[in-house]
Amino acid sequence: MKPMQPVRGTADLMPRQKSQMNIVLEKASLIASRYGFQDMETPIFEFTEVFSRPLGESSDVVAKETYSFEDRGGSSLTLRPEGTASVMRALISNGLTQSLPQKFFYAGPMFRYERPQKGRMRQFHQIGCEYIGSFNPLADAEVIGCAAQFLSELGVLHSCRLHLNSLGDGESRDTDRAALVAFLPHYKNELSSDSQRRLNENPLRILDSKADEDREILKNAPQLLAFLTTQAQQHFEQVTNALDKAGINWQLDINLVRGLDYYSHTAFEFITDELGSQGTVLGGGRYDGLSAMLGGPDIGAVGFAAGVERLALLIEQKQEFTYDIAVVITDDNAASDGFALAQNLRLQGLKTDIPMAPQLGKKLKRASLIGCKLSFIIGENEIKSDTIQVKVMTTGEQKQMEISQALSFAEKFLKHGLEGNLSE
RNA sequence: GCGGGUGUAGCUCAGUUGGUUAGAGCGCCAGUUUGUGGUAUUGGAUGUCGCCGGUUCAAAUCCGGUCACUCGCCCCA
Repeated sequence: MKPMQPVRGTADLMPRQKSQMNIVLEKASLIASRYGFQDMETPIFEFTEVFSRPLGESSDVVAKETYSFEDRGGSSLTLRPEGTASVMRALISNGLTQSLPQKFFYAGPMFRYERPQKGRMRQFHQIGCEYIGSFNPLADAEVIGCAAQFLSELGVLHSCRLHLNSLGDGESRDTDRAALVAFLPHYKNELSSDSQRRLNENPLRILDSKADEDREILKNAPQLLAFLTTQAQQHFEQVTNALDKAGINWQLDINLVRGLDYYSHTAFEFITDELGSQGTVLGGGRYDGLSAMLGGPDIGAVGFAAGVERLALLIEQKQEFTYDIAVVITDDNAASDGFALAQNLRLQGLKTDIPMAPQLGKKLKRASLIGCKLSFIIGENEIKSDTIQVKVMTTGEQKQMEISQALSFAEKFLKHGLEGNLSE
């Protein structure tokens, strides 16, 4: 074993980064609750079939990105590469198909074996909302609305564009695929090598190829929207009408398709151009087929997932950890009194530290280093007179006070900042 | 899985066409200040130059390999 370094694609979430992510997490949970999405959590691994069936054996996620292993009992298990399949499995396992609809919010780590890049890790974190048990287009709109408000309140919506497309229902998909399969082989030799491979595996995904030669050919290719059934068209229209009426901006992206097999109808992504090629910051869509693929009843569902690390990279706000008060103990004889004082302050709800250093000067230095606004200095002299020295760190002002007096001063000072007056 | 870039002190980075004891800023430690921090000033410590091998009288510098990070492709959050 050589390096004391984390496994490739994993990262320690040190306080600075973790606090940044907490902003995202807390905001997501808050906004989701306004839409009725209730917090829940599933295990981070499942039987492999939970993912391999619904996501599609040929999908990149299953084909080459999963962490799968056999446990000691011989079961094939997989670390979850995404949240939706697990949530649906949990709904079925818990017998909730009888009490629909259900609206869930979840957050937690996901695992994909990929080449790491900025905003792309092998262990990363997602938050997501799933609205399960409705075929109504308003459910799509509600999910998108929730996503938009979430991004907006994080302050990142302005730098994102909402891309929208309809994949249609099963019937639309079949006719479209047939048309595409009939069209593309004429150009087989001109397609990029990736797309030639996809021709057999998943022709729909050729649509969002970025290779120039493919784009040229696709200009004349049959388009998804043209093959939507009447019902699928109506569904899409009702979604977009609802978004328009609510003032949520979107743009049609006819090449937006989803890599996972269970998607149908609405597909959407919020894309930013501030993160290089990892621009998709939140994505989702309708997945009416998923429940049946897992052996459940025919249930309509729609949801989204967002990458916590990617969002954390976008938000500017930083929270520095600061203390309110340092209890500075000048000599060992005052140790227990100082400790009791600090403990009391913490019971009052004040963030308090006891600087540990060999000399008084070092203790005060430590106090200002970690951002204490006040120092309460206590030593033998103070104990004799039942007082402490209160020092305002920004100005250096200092005054001897009784402890109760010091407490009420601290309360006032921390609330009103510099208006607190020492000479009062 | 495929391509490009980078790896020098805790951090950000200099380091000439290969040349002797490898540098700066910030940070850290200590003194000026034995019951008073922040500012100032003086001094100090710190490196297997990512790792392994090769070329050479001589390698941080050139070559090969390897590991890590990073940017792109693929795909996605």
